[in-house]
Amino acid sequence: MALRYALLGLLTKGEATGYELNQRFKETMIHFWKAHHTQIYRELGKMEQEQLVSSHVIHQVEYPDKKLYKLEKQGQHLLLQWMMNMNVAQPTLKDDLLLKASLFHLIPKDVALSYLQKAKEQHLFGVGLMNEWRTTHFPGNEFSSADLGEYLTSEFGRRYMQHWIDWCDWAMAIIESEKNKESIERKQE
Amino acid sequence: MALRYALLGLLTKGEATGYELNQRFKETMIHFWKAHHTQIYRELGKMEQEQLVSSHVIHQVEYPDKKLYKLEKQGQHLLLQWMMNMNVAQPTLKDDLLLKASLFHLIPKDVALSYLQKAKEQHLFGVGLMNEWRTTHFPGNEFSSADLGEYLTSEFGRRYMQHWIDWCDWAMAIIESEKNKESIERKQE
DNA sequence: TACACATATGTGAAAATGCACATATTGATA
DNA sequence: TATCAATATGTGCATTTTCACATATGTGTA
Repeated sequence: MALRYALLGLLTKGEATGYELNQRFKETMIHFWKAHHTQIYRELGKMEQEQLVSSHVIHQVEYPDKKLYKLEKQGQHLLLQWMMNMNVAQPTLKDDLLLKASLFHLIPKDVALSYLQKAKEQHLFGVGLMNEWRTTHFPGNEFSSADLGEYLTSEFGRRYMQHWIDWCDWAMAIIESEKNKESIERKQE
Repeated sequence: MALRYALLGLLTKGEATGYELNQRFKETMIHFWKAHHTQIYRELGKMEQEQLVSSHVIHQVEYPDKKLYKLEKQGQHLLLQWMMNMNVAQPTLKDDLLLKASLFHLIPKDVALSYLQKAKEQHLFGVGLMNEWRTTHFPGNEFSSADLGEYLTSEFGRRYMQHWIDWCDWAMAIIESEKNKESIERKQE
């Protein structure tokens, strides 16, 4: 249900095609929302029927035609109503790696460690990308008033990844120390 | 698809009813997985058909009968296979509050601040609960080897909530300073 | 006395989501 | 020379997830 608010929200920054909206999703909303491109196209179609957005086709010679979507008054109204309604839906999260981590007692410690190492590297890479992104988009931590939200949530993403990295380090240290305990016990036998 | 691994994983700790599994979900997996109780019952039914788990009914006089589920060899095998397969699915996340936060430029700053204040309070409360839970389950940070996973992921949850609190503080400070800038601008006009 | 809550397990239907596939062209890489 | 990625928009189907509802009883609360 809230996917439409995400799309309407992106459209407040200007007209865009489904393809561009998908890209912006991946760029700026990846830390709190995921949507498959087929879902985005479908939702845009529905919203056009409900007259929340409108579109017109732009013919392209070298590439396929594209459909530029524009936020309509009704959509703007609906979005603002949602923003001003203080009800906040419960977040939903499914994290495969954390699920596996919760079951690390079932597998060899070295396998657990390699899961964590890999996760740490991915998040290290992510932090790097994010820092780059932020220095190009908000040089000197300056942002225009229309970018307030993006500024806040991109910092959330950066911190979230850093939190992951720190936790991976902590968890790997715990597992290493458990490994040591085991080898001491073996020696004493 | 991975819901079944979560359930199989919980069942490695002993037999349980669907009701209990739902409770354990809320207690220990809330920070990385959510499942509606109807989904849990349905998945258990499917897994029983596939002989991954088995059940027997326990008659109760004062309460409705309950069905105790037990992990079967095939289920154990499937779970371990999944644990040892290093493929990790992309996490999915939908966070209403962060979506709203990304659109804070659309609403008055005081409304934005009250969203953040509320979120901060909720996470403060959550950290408190988590600290209690951890001191009862892992007094002196001691844990049995079968609880390694739970020990690691509950710490993830604790840190995650702390990360939220810190971010809320940071974001509120940013918005306050933007408010001040505005009022200075108004005075200069 | 009425209502909510905990206990306990589900069904039917709708909505949301993901997967495989389809189309068409250019430019880059192996 | 062949394959892959980027551009651009979708359909059909299956799976996943949620929502409203149904059942039944004891206990605590307003």
